Amino acid sequence: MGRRKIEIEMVKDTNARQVTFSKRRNGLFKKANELATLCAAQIAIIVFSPGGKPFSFGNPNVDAVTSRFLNEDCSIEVNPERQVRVEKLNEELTTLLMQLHMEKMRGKMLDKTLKESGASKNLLNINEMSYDELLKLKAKLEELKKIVKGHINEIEASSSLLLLNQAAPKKDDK
Amino acid sequence: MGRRKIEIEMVKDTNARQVTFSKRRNGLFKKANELATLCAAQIAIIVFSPGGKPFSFGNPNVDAVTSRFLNEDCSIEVNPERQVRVEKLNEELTTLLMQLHMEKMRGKMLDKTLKESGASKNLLNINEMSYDELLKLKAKLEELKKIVKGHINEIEASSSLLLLNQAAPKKDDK
DNA sequence: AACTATTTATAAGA
DNA sequence: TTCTTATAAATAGTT
Repeated sequence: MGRRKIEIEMVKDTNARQVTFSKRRNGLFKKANELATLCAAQIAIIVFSPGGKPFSFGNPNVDAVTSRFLNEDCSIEVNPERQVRVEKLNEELTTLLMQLHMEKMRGKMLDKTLKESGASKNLLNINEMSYDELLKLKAKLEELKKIVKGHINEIEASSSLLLLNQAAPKKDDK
Repeated sequence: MGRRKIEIEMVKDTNARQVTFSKRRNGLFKKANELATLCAAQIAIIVFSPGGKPFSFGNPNVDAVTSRFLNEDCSIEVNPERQVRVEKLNEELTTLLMQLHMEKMRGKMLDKTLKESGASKNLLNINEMSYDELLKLKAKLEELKKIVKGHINEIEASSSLLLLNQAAPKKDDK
């Protein structure tokens, strides 16, 4: 993103970190504003700087968005359905982990194949075969990604935020 | 930003607006994740799509940040144990998504490499190797399965209990 | 705070 | 929807 590409890992130098924070916070808020304007979307952002200082952005404002989020959350029925959701999520996670591992193994195998193929000269259109397999795997990963993403939103929106509701009972005087 | 410069004003076409929203929401969340990682900053984002559907991003998670923000006004404390559990679950999900993304990228690169090498020459008897690798893979999967099961059970137990715990005292309907 | 060389995000198009 | 591609925008390192 600039003169050089950087790894996305914590900037160690305190001063540089503060500079990066300021620049990127501005960029983030600008993007948020564009999103809100372009899409008529409500949005709230809360950030704590490395120094612990809070910054926020909100359209129309932070409270309106968070309240709406909380209220929707509270209106969801609380019953065993939730438990089922979590169990399903965990099933997905299991599958996902398996798939991930398989994908990694396949990657290793492909690496090996590629290396050794340089030395030998033989038959078999393993290329197409592998390619085909890769396409299928890729499709599966896409699918899983969607499922998991959906679950994350669900969990965040409905489950976790119950904590917040407990933390701020004042807003829940219905 | 892209093929053309656009004015930052509401996109009128409903369909285009939805597409723009999805793309930019992803971009925004990515930027937020980078900010959090680079600067060791806590951040929470809540967005409502033009269709009114809620999406959120949080590092370490939405409610931790929002609570912290709210607590600056009203010093109410959240049960730390519960918070930690939810954070851990969320961490798992985030990590998995990241890994997925990385593996997907890797898959793409392998696709390309395979295509290129296929154009230049034929390959190796992959069959024996594949069989051998498959056996190893199977063993590894068995191993992984055990690990994951233990892990999942842990998450499931804590999150389910968490949800049930919260469900109970909330039972006095509004 | 400004300045750029680069990288990244993304609007259109397929 | 997802992928590509041409271009606009963001930003890392510098001044």
